[in-house]
Amino acid sequence: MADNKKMVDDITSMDVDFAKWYTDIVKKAELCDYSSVKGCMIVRPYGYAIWENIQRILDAEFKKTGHQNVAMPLFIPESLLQKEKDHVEGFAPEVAWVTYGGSEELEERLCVRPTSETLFCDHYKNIIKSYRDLPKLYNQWCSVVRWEKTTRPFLRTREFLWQEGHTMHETAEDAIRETELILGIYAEFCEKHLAIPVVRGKKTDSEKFAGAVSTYTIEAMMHDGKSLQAGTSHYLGDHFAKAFEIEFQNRENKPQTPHQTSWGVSTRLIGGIIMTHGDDNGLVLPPAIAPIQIVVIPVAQHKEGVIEKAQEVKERLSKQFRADIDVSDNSPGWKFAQYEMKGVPLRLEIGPKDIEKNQCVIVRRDNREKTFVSLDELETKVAELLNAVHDGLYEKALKNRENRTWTAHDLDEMVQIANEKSGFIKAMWCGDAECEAKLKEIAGVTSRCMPFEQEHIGDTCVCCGKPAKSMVVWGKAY
RNA sequence: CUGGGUGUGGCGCAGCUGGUAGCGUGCUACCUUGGGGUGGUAGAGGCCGUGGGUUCAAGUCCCGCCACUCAGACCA
Repeated sequence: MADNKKMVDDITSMDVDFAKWYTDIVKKAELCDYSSVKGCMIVRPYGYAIWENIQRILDAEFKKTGHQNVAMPLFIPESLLQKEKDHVEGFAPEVAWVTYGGSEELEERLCVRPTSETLFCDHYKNIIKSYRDLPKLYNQWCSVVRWEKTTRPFLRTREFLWQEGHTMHETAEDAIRETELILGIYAEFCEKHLAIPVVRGKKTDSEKFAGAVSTYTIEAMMHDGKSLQAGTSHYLGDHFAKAFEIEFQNRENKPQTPHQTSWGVSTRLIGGIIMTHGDDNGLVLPPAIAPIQIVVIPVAQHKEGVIEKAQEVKERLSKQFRADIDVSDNSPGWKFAQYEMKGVPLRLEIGPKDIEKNQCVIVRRDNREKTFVSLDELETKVAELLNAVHDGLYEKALKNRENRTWTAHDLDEMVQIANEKSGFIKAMWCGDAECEAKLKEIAGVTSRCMPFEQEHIGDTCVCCGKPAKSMVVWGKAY
């Protein structure tokens, strides 16, 4: 029963053209629309509902670990942005500037926040006086602007929704612990709620955040083998604090500079969901964040009592799940295709024959498996099947990653794999940025991260042959 | 930013060598519809991305601009 025959032919097949497939999906599933400003997208109700589910789950995790939400300004005065040298250099090429207020030219131009470290620091300077004021665990849900050159819906947009956490701590150890705590929250979220397996690790110096001491990352592999940085957590040390002259009196009554972190995930996660789970029939949503978890489709709905029974089933389900029903005039087949396009994890079919037998048919989105379910055990079965869909998606994604993970021992092997395959390439590295640059140039790959779970592949750097310091996962990234 | 492609009803496209627009789909109404995009009838809807040029005449030829899109270089 679980054939993968393509039922809808107005989506470009993913094997034919993955990029086209992606844009077809986001538009056909009504996740977003293009706006009249390049790179700024309109997030439509269905897409926004996914984001709201992501927000709801993550926000609860943040609150549980002591974080508080705040709202910072949209604008950053140029002088403020320039306080931390590496930070400005990193972001200057992609900030948007406001130079006029009405018809008057501003004395100091304002940048539209690309990220808010500087704003938080400017504020922390005023409110952190004593070790008793620490830690400060702030987060905000907002949008930021980065003037990207090439844009793609959800993956790289000029304005995007995200959450940015900014925290201050007494010691480096505390701050590093925070950085790791958050990375753990992100990773668990991806795996337990989005069904996306991730590699946890640290960025190399050349890939880390502008102004950070170290950047921790979770890297996910998309269906086509490309890598997606799904979330980052930065340990900022005391660079910003020093630049902004933030000091507190410590327990010994001496002045001390606090240590800082920042971390974020964005609507890019939605892009990740699409490219990890989607197929040629459309979107496939992990149950935890699907706006509709189960859709009820009456069959032969003009027959007496069918719609009423279907409504009743939907009402029952709504008490426990995000359920919907489609009683429109479209044929059942049309509806099947429609909700597959939208990635709804489960579909419930109910017709006169079923009603007679006190049952219904439930079909999984991920493998089209049909199950006859007695209405007496509806809720239990639906819960089970939702879990099964989640597990199925995770397994499939993990398998894809395993099938596309390679190992390279020397430069020739590296170049060959990079040219012939797609995916992650594990290889040893000496720690030198020159080798990274060289690999980028001749193999077209960048270092994705140095995984926390290291493997010993060899003793020497894949590029220069000098003694290796760590294993790096390399790949092509979105 | 570099190179390629494309701009024509909401969406997808046709319109060959110039003579002021056509198809599919979607939409509206009515009927039809039992398990994978049901079929029918009627109807509404576009001055052809934008600015200029050639011409008696431009969607069609020429130049500029803009936007979108794909592939690279840069980034969540």
